[in-house]
Amino acid sequence: MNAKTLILAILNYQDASGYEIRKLATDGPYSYFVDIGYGSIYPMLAKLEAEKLVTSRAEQSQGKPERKVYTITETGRAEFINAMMEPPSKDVFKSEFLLVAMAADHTTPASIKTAIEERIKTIKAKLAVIREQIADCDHPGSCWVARYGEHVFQSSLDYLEANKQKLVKTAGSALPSAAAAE
Amino acid sequence: MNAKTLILAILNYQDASGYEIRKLATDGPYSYFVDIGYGSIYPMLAKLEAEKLVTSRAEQSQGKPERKVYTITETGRAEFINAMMEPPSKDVFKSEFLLVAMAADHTTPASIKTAIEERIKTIKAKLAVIREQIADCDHPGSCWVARYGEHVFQSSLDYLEANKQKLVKTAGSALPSAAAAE
DNA sequence: TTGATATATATCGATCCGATATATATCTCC
DNA sequence: GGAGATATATATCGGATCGATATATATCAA
Repeated sequence: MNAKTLILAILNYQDASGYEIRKLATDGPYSYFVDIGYGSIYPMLAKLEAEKLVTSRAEQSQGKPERKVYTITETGRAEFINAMMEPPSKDVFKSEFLLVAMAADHTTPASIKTAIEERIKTIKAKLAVIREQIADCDHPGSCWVARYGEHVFQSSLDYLEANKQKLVKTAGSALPSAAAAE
Repeated sequence: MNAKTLILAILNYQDASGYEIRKLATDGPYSYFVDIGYGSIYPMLAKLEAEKLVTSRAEQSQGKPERKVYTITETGRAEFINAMMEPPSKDVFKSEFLLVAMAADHTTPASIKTAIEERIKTIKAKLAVIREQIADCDHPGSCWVARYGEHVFQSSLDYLEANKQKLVKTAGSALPSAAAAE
């Protein structure tokens, strides 16, 4: 996921400050298939402004620090549409949880149990957010994606709840202490 | 996903060269929740050897270039077990496909159709690999994880096949050409 | 013998992430 | 009133990481 494309995509639908972009990409409608930090956002916004794909204006609001609000230009919009036509790059999925699960024999049952429970909690929280998005969803693409997310996260949750015990039981068998106990 | 932890995890179960580690993490049993390139592997192996968490030996095989095979040390094994006890860092999922899907109104139906079909193809290929792994699976953690993968990818595939047409139909509505046609 | 493919090690530059610094304003609790 | 927590907001640094590329050997097929 390319920072440039993501920022252009967000700005294509609404004006936003760097802070807002971060929030949209971390908690908002983009949050479950995108991730981006300030360390990518602010430098990229500066670069995009230099390339005239976006413009910025300062905006004072009472009670809050001054915001720098970015707007996409026509050139930026064309660039965004161009990027959407390209075949998307392959998905990235990285899960340290699954590595830990795979190596359950090298952990303690308690540690695995906690890891699974934490994961269940995280997925439930994500599902709640997604369902809110589905409830007040107008834009067809966003609805389609949100429903996709709901479907997959629900299925993930189902597996975890159904197979939690199975993994906990096998945990710890390869630990030095387990070998010593034999 | 931290390169160090991943490499130690792989070497914990088998000796391997940098090239093999890359293959295991890209095509093998780790492939659907991990990703790592040579640019991370070789420098990290050198660092791990300097820290005495792994050792290496040169190995000639007929018909192939010389391999540098790495073995985990006792210190390395302890470090790995330590890492497994830590609560795993949060999953990373990034999908340019879902961004494109969300912005379907800014693409052509043909382009969206291709993107979905490509994705279906990719998922089917991944499912085939996972099912092979499940078929000859002995290690309990690997089986659990593989079945998890199968479950989630299957559910992902189901959604795509059931909702493909719906998205294709809405595509292109926000394009300049669509506006001009009104 | 040319080219394609697979094996294998290695590095460079660009990008990206996590942590941190700085600053202002609001809200709550004591 | 003040202390502390929380939210808003911009910004940057260093380290981690990725993608692309270079180099080299060997096999196989056209």
